[in-house]
Amino acid sequence: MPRKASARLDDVARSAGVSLSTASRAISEPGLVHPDTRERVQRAVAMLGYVPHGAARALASRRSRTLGAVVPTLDNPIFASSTQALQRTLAAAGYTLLLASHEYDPEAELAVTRALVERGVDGLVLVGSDHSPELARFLAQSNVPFELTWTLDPAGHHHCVGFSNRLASIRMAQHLLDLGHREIAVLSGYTANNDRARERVARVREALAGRGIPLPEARVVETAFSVARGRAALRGLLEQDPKLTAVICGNDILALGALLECAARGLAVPADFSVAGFDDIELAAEVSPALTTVRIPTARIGQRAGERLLARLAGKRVAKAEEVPVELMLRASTGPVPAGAARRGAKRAPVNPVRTAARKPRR
Amino acid sequence: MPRKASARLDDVARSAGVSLSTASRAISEPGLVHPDTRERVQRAVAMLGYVPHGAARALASRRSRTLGAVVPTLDNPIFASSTQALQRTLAAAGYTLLLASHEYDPEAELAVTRALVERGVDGLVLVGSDHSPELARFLAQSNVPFELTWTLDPAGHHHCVGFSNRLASIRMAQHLLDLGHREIAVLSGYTANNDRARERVARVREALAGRGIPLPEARVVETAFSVARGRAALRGLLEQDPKLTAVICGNDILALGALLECAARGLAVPADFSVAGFDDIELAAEVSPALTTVRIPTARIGQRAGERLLARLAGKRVAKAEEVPVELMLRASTGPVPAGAARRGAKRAPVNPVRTAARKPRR
DNA sequence: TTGTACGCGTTATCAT
DNA sequence: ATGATAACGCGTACAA
Repeated sequence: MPRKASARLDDVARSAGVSLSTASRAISEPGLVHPDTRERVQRAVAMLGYVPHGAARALASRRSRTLGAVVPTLDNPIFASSTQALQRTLAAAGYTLLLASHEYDPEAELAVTRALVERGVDGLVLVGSDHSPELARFLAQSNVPFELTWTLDPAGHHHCVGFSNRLASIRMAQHLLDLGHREIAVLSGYTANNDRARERVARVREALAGRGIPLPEARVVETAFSVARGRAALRGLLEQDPKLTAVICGNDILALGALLECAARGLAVPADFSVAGFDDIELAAEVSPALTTVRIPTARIGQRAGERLLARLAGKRVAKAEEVPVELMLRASTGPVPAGAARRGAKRAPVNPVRTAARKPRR
Repeated sequence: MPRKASARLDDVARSAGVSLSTASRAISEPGLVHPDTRERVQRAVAMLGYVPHGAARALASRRSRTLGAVVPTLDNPIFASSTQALQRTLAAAGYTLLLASHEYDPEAELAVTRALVERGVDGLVLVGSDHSPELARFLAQSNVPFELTWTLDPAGHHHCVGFSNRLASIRMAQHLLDLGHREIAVLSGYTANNDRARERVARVREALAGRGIPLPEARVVETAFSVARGRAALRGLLEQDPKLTAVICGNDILALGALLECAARGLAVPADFSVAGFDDIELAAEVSPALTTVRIPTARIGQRAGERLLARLAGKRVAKAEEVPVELMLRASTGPVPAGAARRGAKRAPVNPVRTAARKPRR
């Protein structure tokens, strides 16, 4: 259904008694026209209810003042949050956000990305560094500037903004190890087509290995993002492996599930069992003060991606990779080593809390 | 930064040895060209990596195959969920979503809506029926078809898709009253510029009044959407009003906070105290089986809004208002009336459970 | 500071 | 079934 025949720029020009180009300038480059003229044009705009025609504008100027974002899904709060921040950043700069999601389907990702490029986005925000070769090729040839988010792009090929899973994992691992934990499991989201989830597991394993603690596959469980699934997953782990004394969760929804399973088993956290996790939306942390989390600045990632893209469009230079800081949040006081799920004999824990600038003093 | 000089339609035409118009048709109306010709064009498209220029297309065809959505924020999971469903629906139909949020600021809402209309959206999805007169005027004159979501538009002026707060409230109230509760409070999100929150409170009050139970202002607390705030709010209510035996929460984040406060006070739910709520994302319900909720089909709302808009654009008729069904979820078994926060003497509850198709048999 | 005139890449109309 | 050509509404050299 075509838009109603509404006022066009030449209507404005006529009504203001100026030429088309003057009217155009008065709107897009007000500084270049005489104040009186500008005012007459503005009055005409208001009178006629003139709304610029974006397509015509884009066609003539070869830019759409539109940026595209391709996310896996908004149903994951971390993407909702970063997308919200991105949208806010763009709106403040007079840009509009074109949004697409692909629900972790690489083919869909290519299709929706192509759709955004067809719509003439001036730039693109993508998630992760895991993309199909076809998509990579398409991006390369279409020549649209883009930012990868939620990754630091291990290959170092592209502009990106993310945080260090390595650092976060090391901090969590160090904390748990310092508390005396040796039997540690991992609860992860599905890792297929999801480099973020994969990275988290890999880095946690690395961090543990760095301290001589192996993380066998049997102690890593992948599950869907939901409280109930998280809970069920920990239940399975504990049944198969009663020696466990701690679990590291890929995100806070799963961590919440883990907490519930502990509660159901009468395991006090962290006295009997420790739960740590990547904290995306501060939900699990709000529920339990006994949780150790690495807080991820979700909004910051979206905001910076937008700002960086806008800067690049304006011809400014930006660092190719940008790391946003994470915070280790220790809410539990350190105490004796937990007995673990089996409630067996404990060793004493070294009193050696993790030190970090972000640490909340709470003793 | 203008897009790189890439292949245009006349490149394709030349490469395929046909005219511009044939190339155009081969792409947008394949049925109208000879199969051989069509194939030659398609080959040329693939060879050159041709991507149609949306702006030019929109300019010439007067439609952008783009729909706009204006939401308060994606940080509220209900809007993330409905937006996700909307996006999925549109993508399947070859449409793209332009997204804007305004964070409950009416001026921002007008500005971003205007931006979307400038970008030439073929239709618009808005949230609620609470909009500034300026926005109403703008919508009327701009002549873009739109759907209001999360409301049934009490005034009946506009196309809308939502659910009945009245029905949901009556069900919750009836359930609590049948359990014997008489001292009931309400936990709500902020109601300023938010007709949905306001409606929920009003309808709950109405439903209670319908059974002779008043809901004084002092028993309604408005707070920000967060677990911690919900918890603090219930704490405040209980301290000021120890006779309370139940609370109805505007959404499940607040309900989760309420559950935590109950736990902290040693109040068993629902034995000592009942918590009911509007359940948007099934979070609180996942955490506690003791919760009574009215489950709202968030995704359905976004999906239907998209489908309705697409249908209207295709010239089909749709009902002006569409009500999506809610489900009353009873997870708690009925038992003796709770003693309330003050743990004072209880009366017997009538054994008269709410009947509803959606009821989960669990006795 | 303002106006003229051309072009942006496609669709749609009208012939053929 | 295909081709020529006129819009579509605006930005922007370039000229004045």
